[in-house]
Amino acid sequence: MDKFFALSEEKQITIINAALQCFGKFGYDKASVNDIAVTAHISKASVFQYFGSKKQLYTYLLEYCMKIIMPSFDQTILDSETDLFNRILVSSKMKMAAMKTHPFITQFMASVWEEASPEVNDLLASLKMEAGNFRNEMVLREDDSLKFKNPEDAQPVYNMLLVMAEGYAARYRNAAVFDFETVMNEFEKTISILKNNFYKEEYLK
Amino acid sequence: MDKFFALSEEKQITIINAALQCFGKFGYDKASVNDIAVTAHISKASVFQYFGSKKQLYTYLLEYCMKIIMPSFDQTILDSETDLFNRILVSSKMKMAAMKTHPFITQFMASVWEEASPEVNDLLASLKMEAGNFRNEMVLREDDSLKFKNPEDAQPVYNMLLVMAEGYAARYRNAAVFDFETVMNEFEKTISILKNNFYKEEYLK
DNA sequence: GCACCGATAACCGATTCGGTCAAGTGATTA
DNA sequence: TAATCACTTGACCGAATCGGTTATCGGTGC
Repeated sequence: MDKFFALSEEKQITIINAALQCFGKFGYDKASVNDIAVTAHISKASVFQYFGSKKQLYTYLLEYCMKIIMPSFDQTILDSETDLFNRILVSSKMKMAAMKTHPFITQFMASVWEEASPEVNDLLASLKMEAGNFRNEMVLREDDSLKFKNPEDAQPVYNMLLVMAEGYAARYRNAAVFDFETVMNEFEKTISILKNNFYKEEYLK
Repeated sequence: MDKFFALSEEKQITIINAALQCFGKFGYDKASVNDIAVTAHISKASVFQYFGSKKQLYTYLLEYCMKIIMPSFDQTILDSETDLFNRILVSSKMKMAAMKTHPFITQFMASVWEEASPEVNDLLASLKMEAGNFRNEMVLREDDSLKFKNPEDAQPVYNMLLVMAEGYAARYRNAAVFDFETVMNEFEKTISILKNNFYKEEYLK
């Protein structure tokens, strides 16, 4: 592994992204070391030189992603947002920012979730345990619904936004180019439209 | 191929679904004939017995899906719906109904779109041509926006629903079980909530 | 008992798999 | 310039798997 860290940061990232991309697209078994080497524009031998084995590479990628993802969700900022729509917006912005700087992590982590290869079961078993906690990154709070004209609309609207988030993610998962600014602006506009139509007058502006 | 059609319909469907599933998950190159045989609980030799070659099987699946999908979108019913939300609902119901009876076609056709294997380029080149027409299955019409309190909200709300549709599709694409009724009910409720909050009073009820 | 038939175990050559190793390259040192 | 060093990789390994073929096996009808 020290061989790998001796590389320039640019080359490291190229290789990491290639690996994330291949594992993300094909899964552990079907992604070959050769696929990764070709995508990264290096030789297959180098991959083994840097990481020792396919499994060690996969293990490193898991750690790498965790190290990137976990701090990018700033729970304290999230908690301090008192308004539901702002909270969703801030959460989305954090997620988008992470996707922008690390474009292949999203599809890789999604594939990890469906990974069924027995060769990496030991790695994923413990990891999937911890995941339960992470789901509750954001919740609908009691007093959120009070701002709605029909308080019972709060939950459905919240669910709607979650589904939309998945829709955006799916739409741009495999896109070659991805204009984050435009998407974020569109989402921001959508949020404000919802707010205007669902909130009581007194909570607008 | 006549060997295949001599099978019981049940067995035919099992094999077709296994093949759709594997090609859908892995793509043409990475899906092996053995994968398909194991999934279908038959021997690899039988697959060749029935379809001749891997490519012929893929070709048959393409034709099969086309024959299923095309008639299931009843454009005339869609055109006769004058209300935007009803049109979306009807369209979604048609899509859901197709997914219910042919659960693996969705992910297979999605994978066909991203298929890059040179071995089937000739098949897909012509097919991707025809696709342009099919996109325009439903549009926002001029007079739809007039029912909105703020007519300029119509386009964003429409876009929102399209994103949501993708979100639902992504969420249940790889799900083992999928309760269509529940999802459809949830979506129907969401639609009605949006209608209630965005339409002018006179268009409600 | 024998002919027929659908299914598959065993097999084919070719390719690809994860992984190794030694030769090649270019910069550093002396 | 000669020797050394760190790094990259083409060529290679045995094993597995690839798409595809064939010979055998267990029914079934006669």
